[in-house]
Amino acid sequence: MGRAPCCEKVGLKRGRWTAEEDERLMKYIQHNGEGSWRSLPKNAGLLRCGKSCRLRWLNYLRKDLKRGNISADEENLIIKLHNTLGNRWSLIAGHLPGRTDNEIKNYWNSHLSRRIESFIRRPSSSNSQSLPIIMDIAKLNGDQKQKGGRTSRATSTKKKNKPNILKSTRDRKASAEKENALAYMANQEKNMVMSNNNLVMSSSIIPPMQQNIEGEEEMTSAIMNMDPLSSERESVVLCRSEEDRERKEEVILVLGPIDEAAAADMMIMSFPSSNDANGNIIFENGVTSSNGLLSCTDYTDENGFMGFNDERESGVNTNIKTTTTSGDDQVSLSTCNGGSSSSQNENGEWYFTNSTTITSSSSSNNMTHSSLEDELGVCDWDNWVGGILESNNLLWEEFVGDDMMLNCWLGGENQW
DNA sequence: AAACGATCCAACCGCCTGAGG
DNA sequence: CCCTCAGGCGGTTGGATCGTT
Repeated sequence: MGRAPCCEKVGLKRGRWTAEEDERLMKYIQHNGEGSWRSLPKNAGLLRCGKSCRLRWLNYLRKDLKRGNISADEENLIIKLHNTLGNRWSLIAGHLPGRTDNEIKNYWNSHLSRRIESFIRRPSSSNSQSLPIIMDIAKLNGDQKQKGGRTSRATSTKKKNKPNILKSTRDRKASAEKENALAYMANQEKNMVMSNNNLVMSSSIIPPMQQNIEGEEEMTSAIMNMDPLSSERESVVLCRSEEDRERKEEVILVLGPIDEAAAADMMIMSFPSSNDANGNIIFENGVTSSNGLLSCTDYTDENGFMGFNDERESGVNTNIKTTTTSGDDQVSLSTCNGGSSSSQNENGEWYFTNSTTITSSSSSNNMTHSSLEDELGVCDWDNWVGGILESNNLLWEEFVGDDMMLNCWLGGENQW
């Protein structure tokens, strides 16, 4: 039997709060303070559930709430924090004075998740094919004429061809059929060269265009350039879970078009892929660059083991080349050299540190970073950050600098 | 102007945790 | 140790909004 409800709900009002209710609640809390939510409605003369009163106060009536749109700085911070903390909205909100967890959650779901997920997408199918694929990502992502419907407030004055991913269950269902059709079209047109984004994909394991009608985050586009220096290696594998790891032969890091905001970013990913005979973790790495095009490779070699015991001082060395292009023209060639090593603190927690150098042929903006970590494993946003491995659960390593990001994570338990 | 339908946000819901008896 | 309760959290959704046709 479930818990009793927090209050007797019969006869209680629901839905939007009126100005009069707001005033009653505010006056009551001003005189009596917060807390005792269960008894508050009765004492304040409100026909509301205590929980509802609490929510209304915390999310709307509090004096210290910040009004207005999320600023660019706040947005950047949300993205960075989400990378580190995941969907722990209250924790994220704690870093943004005046913003509520609900507000941030909504903002993430309606604005940011799409931007982020348009950057990294993965296919649903295990089938592979070796045909080069050239396709029009812009078309896939809704560059066609919109058939009615409201344009996002946030994006109405910005780019409109964002993919519909990570929506609510309801919204996903509503658009699954449409996206499925688009994916089918893409499959039919895979050998066409389209304008705008002339994305040339060549890989031995480009997956077919398939769409899951259930509307999970699915691939509607794919791009993969194998690093010619790593032709014998597997393609980049995005391991978000044990399941992905098991499927790594088929899971490819898929990168879609990137909007203006994301175009400033370069993302480097490093993640554990498998164990060697000694149980050491083999890391794989990938680089995604921006401007709509990128190339990726993974790298593991005899040094690419992350040890947890005596191997702690070994590390991961990466040499990743990424080509960034804009439109038809190649504009830069970057080389990323990275290293990673681990250590243990007195509590037995594992710390990981990283260093990476990005060298770009297109500018003198060569950057070198080395890792830093605070006691919480939370980012110093201007530097590399080491994450903490706890109980074989989750590791996040993250760097967000001027234009780079590195994420490193382990999946669920019992992987190692 | 009306209809459509995508989008968004306030509010709700269920679950979890910790405190206290 | 068990139960109840309050508070808190993250996921979900109802319905208002508003751009497009």
